[in-house]
Amino acid sequence: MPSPQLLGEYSQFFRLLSEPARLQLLCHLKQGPLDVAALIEATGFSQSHISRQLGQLQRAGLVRCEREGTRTIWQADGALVDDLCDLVQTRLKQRLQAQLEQLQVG
Amino acid sequence: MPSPQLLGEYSQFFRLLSEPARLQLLCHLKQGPLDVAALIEATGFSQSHISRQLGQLQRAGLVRCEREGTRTIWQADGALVDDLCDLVQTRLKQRLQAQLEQLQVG
DNA sequence: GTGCATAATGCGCGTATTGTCATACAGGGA
DNA sequence: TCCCTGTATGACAATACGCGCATTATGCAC
Repeated sequence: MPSPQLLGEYSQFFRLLSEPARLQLLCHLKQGPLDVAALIEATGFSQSHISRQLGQLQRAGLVRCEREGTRTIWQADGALVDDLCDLVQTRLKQRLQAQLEQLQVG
Repeated sequence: MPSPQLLGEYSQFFRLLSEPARLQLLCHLKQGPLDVAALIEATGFSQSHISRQLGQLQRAGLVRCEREGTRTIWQADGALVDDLCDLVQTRLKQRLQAQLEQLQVG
């Protein structure tokens, strides 16, 4: 059994990934560094919303930024999210496969 | 870029794990099958709370149950959560390590 | 200094979620 | 049958969070 603190850390981490907007931002940044304007263009979210979500991701160390004049260039930091998503995708596939087989048997 | 639907699936999955109570239940069930009374004993949560959280985990296929008379025996279904937590733990360690080094350098 | 761009933050509203109380439901024994 | 135990669910208050609008801070050019 992990300690309560560790469980808390895990849950905070997973909560960050529980928001489609944040996942989407992460996926775009995975392709390469972008500034906020480009993220607005890519996602359609408001400027303030994007800024806040990036702030949360930054505090967790999932993205980092670098100022270039008035612009802020953001980029993903590490491949963890990809690994997590791969695991979940594998799981979803298994689950659907199982449901499919059950339908064919029943 | 994953499709919006896939992002939605991912985020739903991560949201399940973003609640310490649910993670805790999963960790207890990892040790072996338990009934609700045992989970109340182990966690101190209310009966209705536990029942709801288990329901959510069940719909996602993370736990399954089996009735034995009036009791319901629950057990974890698959090792996915362990893998996810391992990844996050590795990440947390790296992050703390990096912060530590930065303190020593600065 | 002013003015213009970009990004971050205060505030508020609406929605979603947690957690509890009370109730309903299912199964076994007298 | 009625009662008792164990579990699931409806209703509700409290809270957390997403999201946008308006404002403020920051940096560059003049």
